[in-house]
Amino acid sequence: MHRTCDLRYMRYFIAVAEELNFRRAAERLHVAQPAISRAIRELESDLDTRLLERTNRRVELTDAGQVFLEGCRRLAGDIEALIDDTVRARDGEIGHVRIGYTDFAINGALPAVLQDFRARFPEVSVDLVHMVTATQLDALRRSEIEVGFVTGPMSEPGLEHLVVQNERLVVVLPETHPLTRLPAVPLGKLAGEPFVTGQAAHWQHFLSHMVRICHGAGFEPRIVQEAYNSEGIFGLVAANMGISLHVEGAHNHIRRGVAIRPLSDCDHRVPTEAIWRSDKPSAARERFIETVAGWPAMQEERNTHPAAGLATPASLDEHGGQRNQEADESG
Amino acid sequence: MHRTCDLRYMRYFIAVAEELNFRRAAERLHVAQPAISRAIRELESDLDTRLLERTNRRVELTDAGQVFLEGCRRLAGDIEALIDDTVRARDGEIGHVRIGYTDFAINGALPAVLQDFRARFPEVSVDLVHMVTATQLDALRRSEIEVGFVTGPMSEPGLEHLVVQNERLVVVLPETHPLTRLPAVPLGKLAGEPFVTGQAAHWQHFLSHMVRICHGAGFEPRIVQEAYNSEGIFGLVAANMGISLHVEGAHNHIRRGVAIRPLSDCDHRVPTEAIWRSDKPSAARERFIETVAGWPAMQEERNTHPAAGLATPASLDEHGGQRNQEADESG
DNA sequence: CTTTCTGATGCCTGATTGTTATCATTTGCC
DNA sequence: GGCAAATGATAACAATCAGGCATCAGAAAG
Repeated sequence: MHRTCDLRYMRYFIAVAEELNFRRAAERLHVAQPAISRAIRELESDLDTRLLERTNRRVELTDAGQVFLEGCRRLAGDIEALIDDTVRARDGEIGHVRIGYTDFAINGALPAVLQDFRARFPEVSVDLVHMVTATQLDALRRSEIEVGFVTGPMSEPGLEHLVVQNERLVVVLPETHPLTRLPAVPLGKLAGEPFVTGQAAHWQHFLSHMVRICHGAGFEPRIVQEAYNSEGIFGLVAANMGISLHVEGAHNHIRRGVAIRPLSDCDHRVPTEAIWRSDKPSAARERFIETVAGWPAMQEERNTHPAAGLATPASLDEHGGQRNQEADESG
Repeated sequence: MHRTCDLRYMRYFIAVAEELNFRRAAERLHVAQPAISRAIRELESDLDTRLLERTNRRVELTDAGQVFLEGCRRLAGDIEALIDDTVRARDGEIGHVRIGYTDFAINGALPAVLQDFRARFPEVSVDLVHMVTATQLDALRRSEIEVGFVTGPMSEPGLEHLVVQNERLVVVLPETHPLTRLPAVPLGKLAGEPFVTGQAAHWQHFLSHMVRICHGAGFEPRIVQEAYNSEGIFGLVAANMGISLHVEGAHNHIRRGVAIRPLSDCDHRVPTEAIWRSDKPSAARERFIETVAGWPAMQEERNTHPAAGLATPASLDEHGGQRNQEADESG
C-alpha cells in the first residue's frame, strides 16, 4: 500500500463521480484526462475496491463508490472547516484566555471590558480567576493566566501592562461616625483613627499606596484589624471596628451601615492595570489586550448614550462620580 | 497556494505535535528529520499560520496548532472510518437492496429469508415493494429493484434465478361447500364449479399453471369473477361467489368462511423464484442472493430447533404442512 | 463502414519528497 | 569557560510521483 488515500485524488474522484465523465472531470480540474484515469486507478488499487463501473461509453458509481463519494464530500468540507478554524485560531477569533482579577478590577472597568470582549469574540472562552496582585504576577510567570488585572503601579521585567482605571481614594466610615457630616474629608482628620485594612500579606500593593499618603499627611495609620477582602473590610467598618481607605469603585459596593466620602485634599490615584507576559503571545490574548486598550474610547460613547448592562461608567457615575482615566499606550 | 493541505503532512504534523520533537517524530515516521522540517514549514506556509513555536531547544504548539492538531486527529480517524465503510460497502456489508415480492412469496419463505438477511447484514437496508410477476420483471430490467420474488418457472434472457419454494396447489372453498367434507379433493370434482381467480392481466403466471392442470383433468375452468389479489380472492370465496385454486401458502392466510383442502390427485407444483439481472452486480445484492441460496439448508436446522420469529417453516407446518422444497442451484 | 466519442496506456518531463551532510544555537557537564 | 551533545534549519542531490502528450482500443451514431 502506498499513501493511504491522497486528498488530491479524493478531489479528482469527487469531480469524476459528479460528472460521470473522465474528460469533463479533467477539464473541470484543469488537468489532462490521463491524469484522472491514473488517479482513479490508484485510488481503487489503494482501497482494493472498484469505485466506478466504466465501460467505454458509460461511467457509473458502484455501491462502494457511492459510499466513498459521500465520505469524500464530507471530508472535503471538514478540511475546509478545519483550515478556517485554524486561521481563526491564528487570528484569535477562536481560543481561550485565563484572566486574573482583583476586587478593585471587578468593581471597576473589568465587567464592561468583558462584556465588550465577549460581544466581539463570542468564540473565545474566558476563564476568570480571583487573585490578589502578587498571586497574579506569579500565575503570569507560570503561565497559569494570560492576563492579570492588578493594583499598580507596575514595572516588572518581562511583563507589559496598560492602565485600565486610575481611581482616587475614598474614606469608608461607619454610618454613625462624626466625619460623615462632612461632604469631603481632609486626610489629616484621619490621624489617630483606628484603621481596618486588607491582610498585609496579600494587600501589600494597595497598603503601600495607603501608607504613603498617610505619611504625606504626616501620620502613621494605626491598623487595628485586617480583613481577607473588600467584603470583610466593609463588614468590619459597619461593625464600627474602625475606618478604612478604599478606591472609588467602593461606590459599587453598597453596604448598610457604611458611608463613603471622598478625600478633600488628596489627588493621589491608585491605578489598576492589565498586565501580561512580553513573550508567549497567544492570539486570543492579543485580541483581549486590544479590547482592553480600545475600551476607554468606547467609554466616551457610552457616556453620551447610556447603555444597559453591567457597571458601565455611566452607571458608576450615578453612584458617585467614579471616572476611568484614559489608559496610557503601553508601559 | 500549492495543495490545500496534504494528508501526509497532516500525519507528520500529528507526530511532531505529539512528540514535540522533530527528531523523535521523524524516527516514529521512519523518515529523516529534514523531511519533517520541510513538511511543517510547507504546512505553515499553506495555512499562512504558525503551528509550532520552536526554539532550538523546545517545540510547543501555538493555539492555532492546537486547533489544527485536534482537527487532524479527527480527520485521520474519519478517513480510516471512511476506508472501512468503503471496503464494507464493497463486501456488501453496508448498502441497500430493493426487493419485489408476490403474494405467494410473502406468504411463504420470504419473511424468514428477510429475517435471516437482516440478522446477518444489519447495515444493509431493504426496500420491499409488492408487485406481480410481470411488473417485477419489468422493474428488474429498469433497475428499479435488484431482486424479484416471482411466480415461476422462469427462463428470461439476461436474468438469473433460484427456486425458493415449490408449492402444491390447494382448493379454496366456501365453508359451506359440500366438497369441504372430503379431507382431499380430486381435481375432477372441480369441473363445472364457478372459479374466482386473480385478474387475468396480472395473474397470468399463476393462471397458466391453473389452466394447465385443469386441462390435464379434462375440463376448462369456468371463471366467474376476478379479484385484485389473494385477499380479494379469499373474500369472494367466503362470499360464496365460487371456489379457487391457490398455493399451500394459503394456509398462512386464515379467513373466516373459507376452507382449504389439498388436491388428492395432483402433484403439480408452482415454483416461486428469486430472480435478478445477470449484469449490474451489486455487492449487497450478492449477499442477499447468497442468503436466499443458503436458506433452505438452514431450514433443516430450524425444523429440529424450532425458532422464534416470523413464519418459519416450523410455524408454517403447524398451519397445515406447507413444506419448502430445496432450491435448485441456479436455473 | 466511417466518424466520433469514450477511457486506457506508454513515455517523457517537471515537481515533490526524501536522504545525506552540514550548520548554528542552546544546554549540560566537567 | 570550554567542550560535547542535542536540537532544528538548510543545501545539494537522488528517487519517486504526478501530469502532459501522443496514441490505442472499443462502443455508439450516422
